[in-house]
Amino acid sequence: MPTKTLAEYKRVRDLLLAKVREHGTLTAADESAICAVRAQTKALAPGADVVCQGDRPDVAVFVLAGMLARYHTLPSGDRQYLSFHIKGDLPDVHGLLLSIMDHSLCALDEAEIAVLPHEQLVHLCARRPGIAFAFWRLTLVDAAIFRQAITNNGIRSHAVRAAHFFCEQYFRAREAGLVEDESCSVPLNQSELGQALGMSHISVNRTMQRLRKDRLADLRSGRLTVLNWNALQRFAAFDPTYLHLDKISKVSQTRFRTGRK
Amino acid sequence: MPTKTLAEYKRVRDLLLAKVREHGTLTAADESAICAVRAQTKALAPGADVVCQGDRPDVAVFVLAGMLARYHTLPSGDRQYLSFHIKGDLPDVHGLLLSIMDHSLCALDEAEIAVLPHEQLVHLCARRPGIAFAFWRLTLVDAAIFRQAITNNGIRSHAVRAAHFFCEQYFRAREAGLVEDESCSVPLNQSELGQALGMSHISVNRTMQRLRKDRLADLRSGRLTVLNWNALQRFAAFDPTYLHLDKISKVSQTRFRTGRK
DNA sequence: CGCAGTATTGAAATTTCTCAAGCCGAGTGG
DNA sequence: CCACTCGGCTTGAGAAATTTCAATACTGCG
Repeated sequence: MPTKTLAEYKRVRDLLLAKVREHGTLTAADESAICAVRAQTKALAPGADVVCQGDRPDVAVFVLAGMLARYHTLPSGDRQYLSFHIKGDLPDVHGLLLSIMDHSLCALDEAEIAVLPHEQLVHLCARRPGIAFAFWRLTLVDAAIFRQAITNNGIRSHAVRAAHFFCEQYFRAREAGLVEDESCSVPLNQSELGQALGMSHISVNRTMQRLRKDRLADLRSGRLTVLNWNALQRFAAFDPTYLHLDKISKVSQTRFRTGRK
Repeated sequence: MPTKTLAEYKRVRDLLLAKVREHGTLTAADESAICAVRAQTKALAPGADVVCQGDRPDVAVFVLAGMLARYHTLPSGDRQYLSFHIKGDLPDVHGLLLSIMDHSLCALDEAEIAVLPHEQLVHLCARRPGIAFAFWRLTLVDAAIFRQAITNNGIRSHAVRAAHFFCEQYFRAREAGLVEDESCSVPLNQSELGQALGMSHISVNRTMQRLRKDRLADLRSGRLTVLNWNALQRFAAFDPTYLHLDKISKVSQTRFRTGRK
């Protein structure tokens, strides 16, 4: 096995381990079981679909670099973006248990993913409750983010809505270590931003101008710059509780014993 | 133990078993483990909160009768309804792994719930992967419903949005055996419907009039009547795939063996 | 330089909301 | 039996927000 591939393997393994650790308490055996997972890495071109609405995938995606997005396609062809995923995210573990995709997943920029066969993951979860809980939890955080999106697109005004969205993206990017110079990658143009936030691209444009003028945030050529984090967070009434970064939960305090009915 | 309580126990047990079976394939041992779960039943008054944003619950709720709703409360006091839950639903299993509630749960009408201690559920899931997968899947279907709500409130016009919402409620009620005479309970007034769909109560009113005039659906005093299911479904472009009623998935075809590392 | 995609602008058309008032049916008490 | 009240539904109209349309800049790149 060439060195390049070995380095690749270690990179994926370490990132995956780190992610699972974020969501649960693992035993040494759990960790080595995760290390045994074989994944293939894959480069994606901007706009490329990874899985589509209606597919029955047999692998899960693990984001290594770039940004992926989930979206719905309506019969009219219109698109609604649902969520955005960065390094360390597993945007479709749910495909593990739901056989048919109810939405699509695409790359927004040059992205890189690792592909984890469902078979291996199911096997892993079936015999290691600690790992199952961690993956499960990860999908629950996803769900919490969806809930927030409902509220965001539902009752918040355009400006607050965009601000809240930027808070979320920036906050998550920071957690993933992807913020540099108060800025992070958000590879969306104004039309796409509109398709995420349920507003026209004209409204997005005018909203962006306002956020820029008020020195809160700016989005230019796929890069989000936060001009004043405190002010932005206050303006958006952003409360990161829903991201559930406090991994402490009942489960992690419980001792598991596999092996007994 | 008085007969009444025994009948009560059986009722909860059977409903829970049925729900879990919907989401996975259980062994006899799994089933008897579920039967061993002890739950308390509880009556709820309309409007009563079950858990609130910020709480750290140690029980999960299982709906026996009536309707419960999840909602967000904004600093302004405004409310956004997120999802609605009927007989057989488990609207907060996610509290099992996420320690802090990012939303609230309330009863919309006279409701009845069973209260399942997290401790028992975690224990159950930790040693019975089949059960864990079933509960996990249930939260994934929830997430799919959230995604649909994002799209619904995001790009669909008011009339289509309401129609789609009614399709979902009616379809789920029918699955749960709660439809009678083409109608089911949806105990919301027009203001609350607006808080679910992200529109003002005036818009709701005008939209309802239109759906009524077009002989699609009607909502009066907490009861939704579908006047023409096919037409309503067509109008809303309702595709129930996202409810994932096809329980067949990779997992249910896999044989699990607990007990080996 | 010119192209393509993106951003910006202005103005009209439309939708949606807000406000204010009236209606209606169920339940209450005189 | 009827007046009264309450909550929810309905209506109209003006105000505000948002979208649509159309045209004009800007920018990076071949």
